[in-house]
Amino acid sequence: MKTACAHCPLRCLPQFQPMSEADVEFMQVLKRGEMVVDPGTTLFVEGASSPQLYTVLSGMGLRYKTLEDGRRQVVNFVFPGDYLGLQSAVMGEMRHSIEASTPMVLCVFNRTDLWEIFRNHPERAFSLTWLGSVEEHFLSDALATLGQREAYERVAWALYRIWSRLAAMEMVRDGSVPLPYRQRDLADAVGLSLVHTNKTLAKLRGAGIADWRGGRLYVTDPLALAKIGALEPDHIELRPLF
Amino acid sequence: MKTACAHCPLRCLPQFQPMSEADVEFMQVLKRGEMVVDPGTTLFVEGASSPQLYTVLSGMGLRYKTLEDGRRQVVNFVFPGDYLGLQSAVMGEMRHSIEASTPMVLCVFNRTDLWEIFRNHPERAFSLTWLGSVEEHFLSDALATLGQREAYERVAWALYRIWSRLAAMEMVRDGSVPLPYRQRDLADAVGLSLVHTNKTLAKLRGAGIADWRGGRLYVTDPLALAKIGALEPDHIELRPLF
DNA sequence: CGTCTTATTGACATATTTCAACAAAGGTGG
DNA sequence: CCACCTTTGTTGAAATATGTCAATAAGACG
Repeated sequence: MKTACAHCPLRCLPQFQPMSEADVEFMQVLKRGEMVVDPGTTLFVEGASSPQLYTVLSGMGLRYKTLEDGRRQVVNFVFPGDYLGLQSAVMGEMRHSIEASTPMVLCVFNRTDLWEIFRNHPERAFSLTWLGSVEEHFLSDALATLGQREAYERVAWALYRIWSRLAAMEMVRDGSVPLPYRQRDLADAVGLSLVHTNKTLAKLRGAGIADWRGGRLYVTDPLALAKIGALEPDHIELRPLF
Repeated sequence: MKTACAHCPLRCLPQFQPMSEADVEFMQVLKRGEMVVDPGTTLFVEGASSPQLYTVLSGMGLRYKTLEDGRRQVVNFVFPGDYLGLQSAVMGEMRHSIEASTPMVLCVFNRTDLWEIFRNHPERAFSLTWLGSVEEHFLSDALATLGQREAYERVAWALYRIWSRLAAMEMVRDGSVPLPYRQRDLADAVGLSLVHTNKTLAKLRGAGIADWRGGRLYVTDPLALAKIGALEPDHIELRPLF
């Protein structure tokens, strides 16, 4: 095991709730190991159950659903600190797939320990429920964006969410954050065709607001981006890491 | 208090997980009362916190988000057996509003009892997390529908979800279920204009598949509807009532 | 250097929206 | 019970945002 929970690089970030020493120790006990995967690896398959849960230590990925005819909906982007597989642990199977877009390092937990958590660590259990609620909130936000807003707003919304999420992780360098996805991924996330997504990105670039190229997202005018894209003011909510 | 949990008309439905006598009793203890509301009543407001949680005994409603400029996304339809306000209880505030479309009867619970549940009734706490996961699953399904599918499929999807949900509640009479909403509500749910929603409904009616009029939804060809609308096979998942 | 994937751009096709007018249903007061 | 008014549903025509097709450019990679 490479990273001890006590030295977890994520926990100290302002985005995450502080944890007591006892909590850290408990987490350490539950952590079964660390897993490193290559880009393209599928971590969860829609419809399948998994004996493991993961927390993302580093790297990025995608959650998505596939339709019978091959169309794909990207449900969310996966970033460090995300908790993967809770749905499977609670409901018995995943309702979407998760795949790595970059090399990823994951902390591994056992699904069967979930019961132990609910039985003996109610505060941790509450945190997990919280994480579920956060995801639920995100999804309803996404739904409102796809359902009610036009292309320009949708793309701005997605870029802004990504930007502020990664900014909270202190990943901004020289006005840009890493964004190692393809335009196809963004298109499938906002429900637009690839071509139209590309043209909309060009429009944002032309307006001097945001520029995504070379695997990095440069946001030159964050306020303008927020104005166009934000559905609701950015709650920088303290989220539980676990 | 009118309805004792022991005689709850919902609990016996095949859709819900069986509960032990002890569980029923515990639920009864937590139930603070019953609330009856008129159509149009707003039960939760986006952004606000609420000291109460509800379970729907009867009646129907809507969950929705409002955008700055008045556009509205209907996030889900609310049916008997639904649990309302969990988000508020867990995250501190609701991220969408909920309003009654018909007269409704609600079982009232106290938000503060949530802690008690997590501390002393881990199985109930697990159930709540489950409910959150079910909602999350529904939302990602909705997202995929709005993001990837065209009008005809979207409307069929929505009608089919409603149909099978109400069918599980044993609310089918003469091939129809009550559907006391306006076309505007459906339009805002599937992300289409009112006019286009209307024309799409006419198309389904013309095809002899489904007919929504007079506050009732007649599904003449459920298999065809499922084929057009269903994203995934219908898991008639046993859900916890509480 | 070739080959594969990904990004970019223009022209055209079309699903969906918007506008507008009318019809039907439901509620209210006389 | 009728006349009136408001809300909700229905339909056609025109406007437009977005999708599709197709060709080229630009990177990535062995």
